[in-house]
Amino acid sequence: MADALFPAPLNEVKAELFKSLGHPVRIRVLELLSASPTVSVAEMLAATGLEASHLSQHLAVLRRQNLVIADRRGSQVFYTLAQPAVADLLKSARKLLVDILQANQLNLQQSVADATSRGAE
Amino acid sequence: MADALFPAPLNEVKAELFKSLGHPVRIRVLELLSASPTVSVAEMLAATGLEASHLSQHLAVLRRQNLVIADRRGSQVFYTLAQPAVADLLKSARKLLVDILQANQLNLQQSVADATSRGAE
DNA sequence: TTATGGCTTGATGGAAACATAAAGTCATCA
DNA sequence: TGATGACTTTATGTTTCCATCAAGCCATAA
Repeated sequence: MADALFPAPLNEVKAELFKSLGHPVRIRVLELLSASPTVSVAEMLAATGLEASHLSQHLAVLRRQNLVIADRRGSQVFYTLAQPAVADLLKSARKLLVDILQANQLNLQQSVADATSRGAE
Repeated sequence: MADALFPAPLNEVKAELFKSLGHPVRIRVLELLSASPTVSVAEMLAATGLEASHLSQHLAVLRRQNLVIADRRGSQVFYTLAQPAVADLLKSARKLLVDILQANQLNLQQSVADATSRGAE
């Protein structure tokens, strides 16, 4: 498709990728798919408690970005991650969040220590 | 259950992180900071050609998310990545994009091959 | 003190994303 | 065949994001 043949500047492609990950429902779906390789829409509905059309909208976003693959078997639809690297990216994000949280806690402790050592304000 | 491993609140935090990366200008800034540890606003303006206020808005987003740190020295402001893991995340995203592009090209080739082998339509 | 340079913040109209509901598709069952 | 179940797509009002411009710091120079 034209998307693949005429890619936008790399920064925009990358931004689009991140944008497509910028919603809690879509993160949840990708986490489910990271935990078990194939998940049906019915299972996702059960796991998330969402309304079908709502979930489906978000699945469409992930499909358009080629992050997941849909496979219809009979009347059910099964999803898988299009690439293992999707799970790696989520893992990378998780690590970053941990690092940020730790740094913030250290900063907080440091601020308290500083304030204490020169008399609280 | 996946619930225990990936609690819902964390998904929202993660989504916020990705959302903050979902803009070409912010990606560009983070890549500049990945390439050289400290970059002044003046240098970013030169590198991007943006209007000062526009860049500043995006820097504010990155600061709020604790992805970058601002350090004022005299009248200039210097930025650094708040965590090395930010650069790792970008690298991870780059790899994913490459994988996706390669998969799409393979699919395209396969489609062409299939069509050819049964007579083009 | 006023002025200037370097950035940030606030305000605003327009574009994109979101949640919900209605309608549509496709496969299976009666 | 018609009906039902499992999803997806379309349509909608609402919220959020974005680019632009005006105004507001803060530090240095005059």
